[in-house]
Amino acid sequence: MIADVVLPIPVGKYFSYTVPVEIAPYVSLWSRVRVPFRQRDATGIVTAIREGDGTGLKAILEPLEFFPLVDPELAALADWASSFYLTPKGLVMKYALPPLRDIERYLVVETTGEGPSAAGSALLNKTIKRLGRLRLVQLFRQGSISLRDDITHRKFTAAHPMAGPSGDNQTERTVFIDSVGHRLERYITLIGKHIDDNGNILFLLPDHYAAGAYFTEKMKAIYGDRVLWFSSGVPVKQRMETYFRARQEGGYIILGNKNSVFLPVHNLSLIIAERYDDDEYRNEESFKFNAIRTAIERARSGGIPIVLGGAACCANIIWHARENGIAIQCNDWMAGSNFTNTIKTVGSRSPGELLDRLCTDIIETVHRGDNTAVYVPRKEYGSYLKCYVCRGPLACTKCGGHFDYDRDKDTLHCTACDAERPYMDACPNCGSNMIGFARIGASFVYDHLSRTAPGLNVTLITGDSLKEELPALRKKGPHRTQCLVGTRALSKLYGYHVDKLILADWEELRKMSGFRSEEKTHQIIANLIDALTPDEIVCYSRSRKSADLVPYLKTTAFYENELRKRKEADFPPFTRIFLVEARAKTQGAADRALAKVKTVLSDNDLDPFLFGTIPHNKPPFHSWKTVLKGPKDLLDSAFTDLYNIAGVEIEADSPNF
DNA sequence: AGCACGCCGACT
DNA sequence: GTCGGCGTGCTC
Repeated sequence: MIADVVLPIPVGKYFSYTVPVEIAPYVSLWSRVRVPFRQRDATGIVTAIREGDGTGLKAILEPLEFFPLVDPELAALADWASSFYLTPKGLVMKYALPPLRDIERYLVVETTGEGPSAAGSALLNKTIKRLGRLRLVQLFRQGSISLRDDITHRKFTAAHPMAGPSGDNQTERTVFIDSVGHRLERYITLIGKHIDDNGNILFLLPDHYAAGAYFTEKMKAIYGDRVLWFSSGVPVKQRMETYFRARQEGGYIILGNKNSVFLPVHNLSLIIAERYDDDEYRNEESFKFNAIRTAIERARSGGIPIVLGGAACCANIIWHARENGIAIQCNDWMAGSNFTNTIKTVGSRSPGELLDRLCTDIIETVHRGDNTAVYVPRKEYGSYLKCYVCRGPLACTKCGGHFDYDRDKDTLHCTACDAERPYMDACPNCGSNMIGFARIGASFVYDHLSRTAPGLNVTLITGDSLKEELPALRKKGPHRTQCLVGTRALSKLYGYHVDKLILADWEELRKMSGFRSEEKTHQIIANLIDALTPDEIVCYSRSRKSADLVPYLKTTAFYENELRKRKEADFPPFTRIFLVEARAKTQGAADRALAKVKTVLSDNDLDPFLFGTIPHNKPPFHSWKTVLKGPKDLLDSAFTDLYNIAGVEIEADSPNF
């Protein structure tokens, strides 16, 4: 007997091993096995079992599982994900399954038979050491021992995955675009319906600490200890409790972020995905997938109701929903809100003027006793310094590159040649002191405010500072007048009401590169408004003629327009984009890897789908990204060959290129 | 990925 | 004259 095994390595093929007769009964499809690989052992997953004598093959060393932990539903989802995201199955499985040692750490062995050893229980790991794993697996299969987990105290047996209580699945398959208050109401109604039938609800959230904390609090207030978390943000024991309960019990709300889309859930009767447009649902490490797209597939293949909730639209998902018979409910919540009538735009001639007007406004607002949040598209201090006499960026005297300002060292730093010189209030070329930042960043606004109005209670919110600031913001409560300055991380402050939302230089968002820049602009603005529920919005513009914010607030019209443009240009979702990256430590090696990629693409007649090749050199590596545009199965035939080139990785549906 | 084999620079 | 850098190839 031969078993085909996939390993957690970025290689597109499987490896075959012979299966010794004594372990054959315990090796099944999708079970984990220990195999010799090179000089060492590796954990692999059996993806096929077939007949044959297997001369020249190595043998499987031992079965690792008492029964396969992967049920057919999870297996099918992993298969789908592997081919949809062009990731080797071994890497998908490594991501989808909890490490065996996390599971076994909490298992105890119980003797059930009348055998020679007296009834009792012992930690699984110790018993494995004493008797050997194979022996235990044999005893388990013949019924002499059983396993129990030490957290829920339930028997650990092969779960019987079942579809949840069949409700009115069709009407509950919805993309629901509305404010957070309405989404919460909707979620609660749905959860109530399913939980009463002992169904489990999988509730996907973009993170654990912000959106996660908000919804945990809301859910716990109603359902108490029926609320579980499964994600990398919680301690192992808590995560494993969720794992053990989810696979056997019912009536739980299982909250988690992107990895929980692969969690085996007994009686799964509803999937909710909050802020389905959030970038955090995209995994960027090794297995590059989108948890929302994967959740849609899980719901589709299992006939499970799914509700995708958010404040903004996402063209890709909207289109997908239409194709799959998922309803879209968008009531244009922003267009009808109070603040729409109060949107005010203040133009300026320079970043300096913008900053002055902005600060004056903030100080007045805070003194009036109103909460304010200032959104700035960039987090850095300011992106480059400009001389208004030379009419261009401050130029490096050595190489002519752009100078930017290093806040910590108080120096000018050349972005091209790394030269540094002490900061002076003058242009190095013409000596004029008419210099300033060509763009402003959140830190710059924050520092400027702290300096000009020392008494003001200002907090800087960026992706880095959010986690630290959150507890303090919660504690202070809504009564303390505050001013927040921050980047898009501000949109994570669910339920933090501000009276005035200031958008500083928001038009900068529209200059983002990539075909999704308009959509991202809409999403950032919508999510800011969703979290901060402003009564009033003021836009500060860097130029005199400023763009109109309103089209970004009319959600339905926005996505219809966006879809129309995408179709005309033949861009996603009407086609797929694949990035084939060839990476190496030296330029020469990267070039050679690229040449191999091109050969494989050419051999598979993919040249007509080539969109271009772009260099992507981030310091320790040199890399080339080859972009292909085409149907969803475009790379199926080239997949294995591409992954057999060292340093090659494929990313499907990349939102930025 | 991770590890071994293989060919070009600074050391006792 | 060697040690060791990383580029290349291969893993049942």
